Amino acid sequence: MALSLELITRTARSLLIQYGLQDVSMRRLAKELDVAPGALYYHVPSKQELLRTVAHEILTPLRTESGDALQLMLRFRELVLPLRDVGDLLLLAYALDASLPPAQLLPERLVTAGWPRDEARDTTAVVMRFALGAVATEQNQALLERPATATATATGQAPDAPQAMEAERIYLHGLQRLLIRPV
Amino acid sequence: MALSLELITRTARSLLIQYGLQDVSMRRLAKELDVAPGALYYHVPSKQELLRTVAHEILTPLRTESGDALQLMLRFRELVLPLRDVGDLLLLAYALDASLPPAQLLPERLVTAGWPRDEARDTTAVVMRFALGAVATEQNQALLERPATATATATGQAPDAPQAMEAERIYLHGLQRLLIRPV
DNA sequence: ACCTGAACACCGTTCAAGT
DNA sequence: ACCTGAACACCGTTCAAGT
Repeated sequence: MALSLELITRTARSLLIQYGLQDVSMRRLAKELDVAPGALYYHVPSKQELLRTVAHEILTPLRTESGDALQLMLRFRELVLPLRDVGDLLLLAYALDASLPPAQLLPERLVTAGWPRDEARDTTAVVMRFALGAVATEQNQALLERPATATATATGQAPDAPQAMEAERIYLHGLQRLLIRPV
Repeated sequence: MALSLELITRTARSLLIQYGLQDVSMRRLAKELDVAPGALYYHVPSKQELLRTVAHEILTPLRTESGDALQLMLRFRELVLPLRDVGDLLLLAYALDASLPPAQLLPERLVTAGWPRDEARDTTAVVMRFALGAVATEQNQALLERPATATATATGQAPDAPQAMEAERIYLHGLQRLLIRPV
């Protein structure tokens, strides 16, 4: 009872953060909310639409980010990386609408930095594709290396330094190459 | 009867080409082969492993490609794009091993073109992430725009020109930016 | 208006038992 | 060695019927 769109998306989001995308099912969500699975469909048209909404919400903090294009994209990675296996979801959400938060803001930042409008638009598309591919790759690798660590990272601090650092270096390298203003 | 690893992967691949990744399930595969679902697991350890093998096979034609890095990556897109919604699969296959056919060959091509070894290695990682992100985005968009066209494209020729051309332009643009040798 | 119960048409994987 | 039958533990979605 007391079900609502807002409650559903909030619960979906917390499931996503705690257990990863693979554990976000409509039935699991319904169980969490103590409700029959069908009840969700009174408030939400489909799972895909629900996840698109959640993806949007997760990325909204970027809208208040004030740095330049590079800083924006670094913040994007930081925001998304902790959400295990959410990369595929973002790929889908971006395909659904290309104005997903970082993409929405990039062109103006580039124009501010002196880019021509057309170049800024194309570069945004390129950078987004790279960033989504990079994050998805990185998350998939993390998921496949330590397969079922389940819940808490009880390993204290500084857990998976080597690959994460390598991945960060590659990410930064790609961004720098793409965000250098062409002559 | 007469089941084998080779027959299974071949059938999986033909299902993938005909109906897309969403229609490749172990049960569907078993039905196609006139066999109980469990029988597949005598030859294959898991669905994930099966799909990784299929992804590898699809990309092996690239190994005999003789062009430079840019031509190699253009061929990659051509090869993969007709297989609807296979982008996510490739992202996973690449995460499982980073020597997936185009990645395997890129470093030497770059070195041949005068790149330093270290730069070539990093650039390969960057280009792969971009290409995988780009293809996945493009396929997701195609899948979401005309949702259930099902089987044959009965629309004759020259079907979806506008977005496909835009996507190709962005892909090329990104590659050119990444494959220019830095000073 | 909002929700339940029950169904429909599926999944991946395991495993005793058969041949 | 290779496969079947049957089960386990799930899916997303729909929809009559209840309140």
